[in-house]
Amino acid sequence: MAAEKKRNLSASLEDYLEAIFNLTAESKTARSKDIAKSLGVSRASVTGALRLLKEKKLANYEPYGFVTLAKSGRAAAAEVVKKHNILKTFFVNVLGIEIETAQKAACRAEHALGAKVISQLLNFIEFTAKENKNGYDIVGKFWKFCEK
Amino acid sequence: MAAEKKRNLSASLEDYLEAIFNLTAESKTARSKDIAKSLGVSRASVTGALRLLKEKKLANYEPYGFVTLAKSGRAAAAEVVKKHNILKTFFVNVLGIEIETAQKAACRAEHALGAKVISQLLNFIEFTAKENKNGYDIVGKFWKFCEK
DNA sequence: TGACAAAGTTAGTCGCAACTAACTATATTA
DNA sequence: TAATATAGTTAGTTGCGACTAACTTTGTCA
Repeated sequence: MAAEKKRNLSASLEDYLEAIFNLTAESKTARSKDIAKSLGVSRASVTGALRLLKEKKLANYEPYGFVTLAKSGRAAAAEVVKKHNILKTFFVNVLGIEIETAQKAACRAEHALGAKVISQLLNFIEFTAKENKNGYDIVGKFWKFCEK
Repeated sequence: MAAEKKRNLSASLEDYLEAIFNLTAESKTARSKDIAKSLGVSRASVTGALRLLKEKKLANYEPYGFVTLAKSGRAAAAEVVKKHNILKTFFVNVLGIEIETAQKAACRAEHALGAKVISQLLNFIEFTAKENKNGYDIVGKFWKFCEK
């Protein structure tokens, strides 16, 4: 294999990457204070995490300076965000879980589930859509089934 | 509400409860050494965990003595085992994940997912079985869909 | 029954990820 | 431009959950 890409990122650091990714997408600059707020964590904790992310070459960061994601950090963050979205979509659109509950569950599970499970979940979502187009509404039937 | 039942057990302690539960079911006695082996952890770590479980009244334990689960510990363990089994079944029987991969994923996700998501997964498993009985093989169609 | 192996515990260490309190740098504005 | 508010950092602490090394208890068998 040319480049070994197995990162061993803690759930916590994945959360920081995800937060930076989302804040950057929203407002172009991820300020430390906003990261703290979005994760419900102290400013000091953010500083510590940023130093770690810099060490691991995942984020570009200088004290009192900008925070941006490095290339590998962006890739890792995108991976987490993708997992999050697939999980949330599956929970809401297939299982019929309430949005807030699904959001929280996705946040926790995104660190626990590997690529294979996630890709099968995505396949399943697409499968139900296709079946629906073909006139077989799996999700609708399932929800009806649950009412009993 | 008569009795508040929200336990805040760490993922780690849930793992210990689960291991004790399973070992007890298999061999009637859960020895410290076996707990260590089944979790891939040192004997010293097990001792520490057992002291915590005792403190929380989840396990009956005296140094150099037997380990059994207390009533509340047994309930908590059964909960975790149930989550584990539902997840594994869903991964294998619906998503078509390999058993070993599913096993590991279930181990990690069981601590992350709440009761609502788990119960909907169980419903979904039952739903596919019922549909299959009615002549509509959702899982078979899904697996075929994945081959493309 | 006494020696030895196996099981279990204790003590001490480490890394992670959070916290608070106090300090420093930056930005705003009067 | 100097005062002040805001943002960010540093230092030090805590709790958890793992580890190793060394010790104690228990059980076995010659």
